[in-house]
Amino acid sequence: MSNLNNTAHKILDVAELFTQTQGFNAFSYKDIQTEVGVKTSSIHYYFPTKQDLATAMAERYIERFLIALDDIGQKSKTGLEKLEEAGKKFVDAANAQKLCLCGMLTSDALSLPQETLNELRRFYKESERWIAKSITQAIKEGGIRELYSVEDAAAHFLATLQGGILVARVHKDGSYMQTVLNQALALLKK
Amino acid sequence: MSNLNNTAHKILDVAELFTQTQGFNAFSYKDIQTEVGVKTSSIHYYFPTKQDLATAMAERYIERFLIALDDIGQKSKTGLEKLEEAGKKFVDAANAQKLCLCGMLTSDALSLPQETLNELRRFYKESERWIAKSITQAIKEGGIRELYSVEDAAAHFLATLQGGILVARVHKDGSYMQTVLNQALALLKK
DNA sequence: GTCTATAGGCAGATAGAC
DNA sequence: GTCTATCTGCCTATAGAC
Repeated sequence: MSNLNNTAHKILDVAELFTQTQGFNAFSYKDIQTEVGVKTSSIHYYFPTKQDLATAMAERYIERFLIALDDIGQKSKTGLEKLEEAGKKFVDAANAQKLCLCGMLTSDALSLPQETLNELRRFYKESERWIAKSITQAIKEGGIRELYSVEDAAAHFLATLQGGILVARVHKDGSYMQTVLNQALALLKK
Repeated sequence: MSNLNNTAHKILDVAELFTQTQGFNAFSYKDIQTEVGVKTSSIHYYFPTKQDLATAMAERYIERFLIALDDIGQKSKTGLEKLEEAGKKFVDAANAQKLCLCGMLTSDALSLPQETLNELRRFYKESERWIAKSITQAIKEGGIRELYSVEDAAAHFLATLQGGILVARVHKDGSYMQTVLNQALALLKK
């Protein structure tokens, strides 16, 4: 994403927020124009079609997301703490009334080109890989009980985060996402 | 929903399928016209605004969903079997490339009127209540281990189903939703 | 790179005949 | 209840001046 200039990044910032809060089909180039202060034709200059915009958004988001996971991997000590930290990202997003960008794009999958779908698959694959690694570490440390399949547990954990952040939007309980995360971790613990 | 005639039901059938597969903002009255064979103006006769359509869709879906849960409650024997049966509904939907209607509408929450949001809250509340009841039964039967909070476990279980069915759309593994369900049940078991 | 201007089509919605 | 006809506005996208 280093090949994008300031304006392009601003456009992506706004498009990302719109997508996470409203959905990919619920905002227009004109909505971006209003927020960024640049005309729709200029937006088309950077992202010729809305599908191009989707792919660029996903690419940048995933890049940043994986860096954030890397940071957690280096700073946190135990495997369990790593999972807690990653989960916290989803709690923060839920508190901001946002969905995971990739989760939201997944719900709009039929509007997206193959390129974007490939990015989404990459997101899930890499995220599950990171979670599985953290679970494995936690098992060795004795924080998490022995599991039949670490890969399945990782897939399950990610699904729970995506579902939790989704449901949190309309749930009455304001701490719903935190509750779901705590429960997910509790079930894994010894 | 007994106050709706045949045409209204056909419209809701199509709108429901579009919503579950594409999202609420990804189809138009004209798309419904094409499928049902009735003009858009007639659709407006039954559902004056698209928001009215959303509420009617949600109401009918929830009504049927709760009846399905009731059926499971009467037919299945153990609490664990009830959870398996309910989960199976989500596996079937995932195999049909569909999301839960309420899950999809939740992702489009900002496009919806308060009425529809109230319906979504009802859906989650009633579903969690049913799940909690089944978990409680399963604990008594010895199929599920003692839990700190059955309500939290129920919220977590539902979030997992919603997340699983969402991610399943783009996941490479075709049996992904079944894997997530199995894992959710495995973590609850003794 | 950003703008004005505009194309061409589709969106949700309504009026009024039958 | 269903239709034809139509409104108004917004949508994505492009051409071409600066």
